[in-house]
Amino acid sequence: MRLCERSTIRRFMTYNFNEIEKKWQDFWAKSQTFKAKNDSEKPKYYVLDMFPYPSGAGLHVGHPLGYIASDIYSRYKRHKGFNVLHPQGYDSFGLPAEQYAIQTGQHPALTTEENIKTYRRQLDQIGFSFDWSREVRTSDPSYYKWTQWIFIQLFDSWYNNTSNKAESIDTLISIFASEGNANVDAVCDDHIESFSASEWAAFSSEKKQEILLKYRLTYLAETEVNWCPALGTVLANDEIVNGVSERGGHMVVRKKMTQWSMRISAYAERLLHGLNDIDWTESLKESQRNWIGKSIGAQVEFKVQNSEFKIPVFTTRPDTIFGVSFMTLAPEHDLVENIVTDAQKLEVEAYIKTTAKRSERDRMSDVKTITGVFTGAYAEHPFSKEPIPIWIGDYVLAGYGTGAVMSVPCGDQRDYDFAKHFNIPIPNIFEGIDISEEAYASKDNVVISNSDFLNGLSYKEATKKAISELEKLGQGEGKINYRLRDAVFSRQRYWGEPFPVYYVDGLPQMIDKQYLPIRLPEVEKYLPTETGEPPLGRADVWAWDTQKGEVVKNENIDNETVFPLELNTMPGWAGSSWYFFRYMDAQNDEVFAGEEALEYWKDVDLYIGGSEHATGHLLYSRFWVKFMKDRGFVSIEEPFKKLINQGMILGTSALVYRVVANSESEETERVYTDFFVSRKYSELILSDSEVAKKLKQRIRDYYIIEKNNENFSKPFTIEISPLHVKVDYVNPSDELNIDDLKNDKEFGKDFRDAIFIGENGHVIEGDNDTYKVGHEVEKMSKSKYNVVNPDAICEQYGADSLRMYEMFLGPLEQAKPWNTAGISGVNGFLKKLWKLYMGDNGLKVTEVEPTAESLKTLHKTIKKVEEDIESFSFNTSVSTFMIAVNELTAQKCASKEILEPLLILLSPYAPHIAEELWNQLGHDESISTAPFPIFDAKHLVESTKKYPISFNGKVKFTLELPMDMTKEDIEKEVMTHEKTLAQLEGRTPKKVIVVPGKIVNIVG
RNA sequence: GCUCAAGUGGCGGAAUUGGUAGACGCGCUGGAUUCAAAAUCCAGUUCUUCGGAGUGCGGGUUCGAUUCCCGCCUUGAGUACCA
Repeated sequence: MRLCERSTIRRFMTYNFNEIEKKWQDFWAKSQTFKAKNDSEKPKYYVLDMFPYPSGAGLHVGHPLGYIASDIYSRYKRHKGFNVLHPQGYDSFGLPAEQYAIQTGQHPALTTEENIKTYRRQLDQIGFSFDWSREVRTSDPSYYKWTQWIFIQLFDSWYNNTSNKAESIDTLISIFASEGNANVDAVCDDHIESFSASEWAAFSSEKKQEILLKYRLTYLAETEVNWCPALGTVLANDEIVNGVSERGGHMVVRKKMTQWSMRISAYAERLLHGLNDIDWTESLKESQRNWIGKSIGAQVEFKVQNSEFKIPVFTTRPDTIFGVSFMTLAPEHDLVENIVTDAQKLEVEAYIKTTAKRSERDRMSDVKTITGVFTGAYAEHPFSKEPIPIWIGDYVLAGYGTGAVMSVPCGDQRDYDFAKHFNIPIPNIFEGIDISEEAYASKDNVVISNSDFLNGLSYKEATKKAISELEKLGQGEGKINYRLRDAVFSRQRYWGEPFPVYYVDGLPQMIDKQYLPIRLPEVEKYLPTETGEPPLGRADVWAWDTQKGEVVKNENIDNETVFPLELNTMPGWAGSSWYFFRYMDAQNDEVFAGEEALEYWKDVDLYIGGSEHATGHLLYSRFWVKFMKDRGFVSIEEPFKKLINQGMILGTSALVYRVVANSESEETERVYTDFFVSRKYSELILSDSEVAKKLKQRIRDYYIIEKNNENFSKPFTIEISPLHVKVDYVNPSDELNIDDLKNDKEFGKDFRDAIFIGENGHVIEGDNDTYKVGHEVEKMSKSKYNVVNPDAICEQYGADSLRMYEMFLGPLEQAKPWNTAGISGVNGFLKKLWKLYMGDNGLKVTEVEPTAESLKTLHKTIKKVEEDIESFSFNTSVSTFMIAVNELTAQKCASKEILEPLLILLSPYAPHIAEELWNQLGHDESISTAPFPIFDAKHLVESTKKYPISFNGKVKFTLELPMDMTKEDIEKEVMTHEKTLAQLEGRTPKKVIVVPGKIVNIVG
């Protein structure tokens, strides 16, 4: 079957990329070339991109970098005979659409839809081989139906430490019914009362629900959250950067609120352990390890003297227990008010007040200031029974460990500084170590002394011994602590997944699966209500009718059969934590993905995306997948086998140099003049040069004579103020298009009176001189005016050039600057390639036998390109192609045997031109599944080698010798050569190193 | 502070079981073609006092180091009173 009309040759005599690319994009769409089947004889391969949030600004050239890399890999795998799943979709719930809705009143669904259209058009024009039939959108009810379903499953589960997995809540209920909770080892809230089977049976239904909530994997609890007043919502820990919100940089405060939380802490150990089995970069794994923050140590209980109170502390150094000279509690610690003595009460209260006033941010940024106060109370050392003063200090965090520390000043720098500051003794328990200047925090070379039964032991031995002795006393045990906290899952926003939850007597109830999805209600405004409820509080139709099984008007709420619905929505990471499963079976209406599809595709073989998701999305996804495995919904433990972070593409900003006049009179005045100097002068005029003097005179003349501005008659100095201008107005030679700049809608008026002084020092009028801009490499962003739009690049150079150039810029994982000027290189390469196949009279390729030289070129290209793709070194492949085309052109190669396989090699990188030439060569079907050429080493065999002959390691000349020459013969040949004799000038070399096939080195 | 990356021409970068540093491309210079421009083609392009020197700096191992080892410096990213 002929799938595509062969092009009329005449039209394509020259490389017309716009026409070619449009043609093949249409062809791929029409023939569904990249549609993946869920059953196939071929082995599966799943390549995934982190799906984008469709923002209103559209794509810039930095966004598709990862998509191009994954597309090359996908196309390569198809050539290699794999059934490839390469889908794309949109993470379409999120703050920007909602903020826009708040400002304009436009429904976020509408703006999201529009933005997606732009994204789709931009993605299509780059020629990606996505299977769009599997597209997902997290904001689509048919998708979030299953996000809600997973939430219900989490609610219906608890974590059993004994079986080390999540189980249905029913198993917990039956344990309670048969034996109470005494023997249950679960990950749950602290301080759960213990009860027997008969007590459980006697509990009211409400009481049972309250207890179960403390065990569920998603639970409702009053927690201290990060509240962001400006955004009107809570934020997760990973959404806060340097104490302010990641989005917008707004202030964040601590606040107690009733919120849904995810018991991710149950999975801390498995999340940590699983990192060993996946192929991610070490730095990414390291971030996750730090975030999970496992510390091994002991929990130790200190009795408070003259009271029944006990202070539990967590320490990683139980071996230093005899070095304790004081204890420190966090100011927020519950015990503080109970133990403080009357004498110290006022001072302690005052201190707590001042620390509470300090925001989280102040406390974080101000690490140097040591503050604290003595409580007046003493604890008792578990072994020596000596009294230990109890202090409070804000260097101890309420949220970590137990909120209290046993302070060992000789072994911890913070304790040391605190002790020095308050004149607390610093006992030394390390043999032969000087602690007069600072604490000795290392665990190496430790010999414990002054420590009773621990004397003479190393860190390891002492730790073991101390724990076992504490256990004997009943005052401690070995313990592992994690930094990872449970994740808050409620957001006070509109544009997110609604919870499938209604409330009976204040207790949450799940809506039955058959009624999902629970769709977002309509609201008048997207702001919180006047009473501070989330935006869903504005909905009129937001109540659950348990009889009808539908959402009804709020006025029907009777708390008998109709109940209020949850007003919070889910956070951004809800939908992205499982989307990779949905792609496997995107249309399924019965389950989140069918069993067969899940079994076939299993996991993501290659995942490419940005490193900013290191501790958010990538951790939550792993958590959900482990949970889903525990409950038998999926069979995999880790979702992403191999992961690569693409580096950021930086923008090259364009700068113009405005001249600033500083008056030299007493009241220094800064005047931004209308003069702009070209790049060359931006540095020259800073010195007290002739140029500067001339320019000063010119400015003086202009303002005094033409503008009648007498201020410039006073003496002044000049300096330069760089100013960003849009890179669109700069050509590849850095020349500024002044007319376009002056006509710019946004800031053209700022330049209306501008006087530009060109590279040759002339005031620019017409084309008498050119103005060159300066550069700065920085993040690509709208505010820096350095955003390069891929639409313009595709228009001017074509998608194939864009794809190849993005790869050519440098290693995938490194950050690198974009410079549009460089694209002419790959564009020129594609033109040259085209000419290799097409001449003035049409197709040049013939059945002629290839030369040995051409075969060598082809096969070394096959080898290199294959190695490069396998190791994700796409940048070096592009050079390899350039070299191959340069060589084949020089060889005047026209042989189909060479040029046909070359197209397959190139097709993952430049699919449009490859398809077109493939078609011209007489193929009726797409190149996309043509088998990858097979490398044959026999074409690379050489008979001679040009030996570099070096003297003391420096190469002086080369000598061509047969490959099969022996070491002895090579030495003889080299040593008698006239150039060797000339180099030696009669000296006798000490030594001659001959490495056959590599090098000869003469020493002496 | 800690952790992880990375430092090579004017620029992006290439080369590591240790073996001709600067591939490929941009830019630049000169030339051809053209009425001219664009496009295309050809030649050159690390520095140099023409001896040499040279991969952030200082040492070391080696016949030989961008590559391995030790000690520094710089830049970037992440993280941070985590007991």
